[in-house]
Amino acid sequence: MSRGPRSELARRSWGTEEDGCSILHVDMDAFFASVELARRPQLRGLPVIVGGAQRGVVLAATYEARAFGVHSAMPMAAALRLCPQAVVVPPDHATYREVSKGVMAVLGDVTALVEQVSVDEAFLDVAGARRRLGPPTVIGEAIRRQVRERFGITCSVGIAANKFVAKLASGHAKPDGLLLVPRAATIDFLRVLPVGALWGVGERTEASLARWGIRTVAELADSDVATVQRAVGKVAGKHLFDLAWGRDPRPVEPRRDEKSIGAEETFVVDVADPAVVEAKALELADRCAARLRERRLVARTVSIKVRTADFRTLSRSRTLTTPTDVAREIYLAARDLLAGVDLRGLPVRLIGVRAEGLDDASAAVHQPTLDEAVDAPVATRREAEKAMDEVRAKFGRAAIRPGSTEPTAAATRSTTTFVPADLS
DNA sequence: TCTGGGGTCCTTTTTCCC
DNA sequence: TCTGGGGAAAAAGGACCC
Repeated sequence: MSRGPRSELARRSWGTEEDGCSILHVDMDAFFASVELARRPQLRGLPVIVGGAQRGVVLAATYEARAFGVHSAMPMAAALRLCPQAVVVPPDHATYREVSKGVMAVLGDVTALVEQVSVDEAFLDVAGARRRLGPPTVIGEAIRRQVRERFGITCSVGIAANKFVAKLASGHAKPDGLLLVPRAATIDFLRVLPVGALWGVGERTEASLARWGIRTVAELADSDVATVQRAVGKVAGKHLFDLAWGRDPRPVEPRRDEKSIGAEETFVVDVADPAVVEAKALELADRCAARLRERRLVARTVSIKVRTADFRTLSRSRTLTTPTDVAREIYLAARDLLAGVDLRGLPVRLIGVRAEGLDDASAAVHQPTLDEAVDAPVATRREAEKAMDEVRAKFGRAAIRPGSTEPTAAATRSTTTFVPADLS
């Protein structure tokens, strides 16, 4: 699932000197597609695409599908035009999370210094595991073997002196390979790459740099910092310049605190009825709040995201007087924010709700507000919602949901009474 | 061609307070 | 009372990643 231009020039051996190369980047090959193939071997050898059927994009594609030009993030309709015979499989995120957990456990047996970057990739710092397990390349091959044997999927491993180069190395090792970039070869390895290979350089930044005549990492490295900064901004400019010279001091960080928790959804057809959008906002607020409680966090700020039919995206946010993990509080803020958005008469394509400014729930002190005189006390709401958490834990997510998101009443009700759905 | 859902981080603008 | 500047925090938007 990794993005980014690779260069055939970089896809070769860069030497065998492992000293000073303790960072591993482990990246699953076409992860979602590989998991589907592992449980449905009859699909092996076929072009398989994992993704949503309606208004979806490609989440993962097997290498057979990629041969037709299909790649991730491509609209499904475009992918099927390129490869009409592709087998389309809907995503099963719960299973991917399970497999991911298993793979991360394998990595955890190597070292405690594992930083999971996403569902399908992680960095390891194996400096301390060397005496016990051998040099990094031996560790990397052991990881690849175990992942293959235990889960029936392949992964690629990049080994280098720092995270950024290790990540590029794994990209060049794909699929099903391992690439070591010795410390001394770092700069030569980087110079042959297009700037788009650098972390943080997407379509826009690439275009900005091109206007200054910078198209390759070598050209970037040979410019002066000030020029790069004029092209892409002060902070990003310095950062890119350092990367071009192979400098990346970021350590492998095993646990990073979450900064926000959100949920968003694209409607199957654009929605003009505000009541339907509000009902969806309630459902999303409910999902956010449940996840906050699960992690014992409270949020200080609520933000919404609205995408209109013309694909314009607007956001609004509000900081609450009291941090919360209660769906109703989040929903009320979201509803207010929603009311303040000028949609220019366009229907809504997507609505999202996000909780930001997270803090430990135990550290938060509840300050009663004026609203509580007329509304149910926040503490009571929290108890009610916690009770729902328990019902869901026993009977599944669908067992209970906020009143106004009942399918049959979606457009008409705006209460937030929580009613049990069918428990049978 | 028609663009998901989960996030992080940065920049610019606005607001608020001293 | 008016004006202004500076700085912090909040809000909005956007680029980017997988």
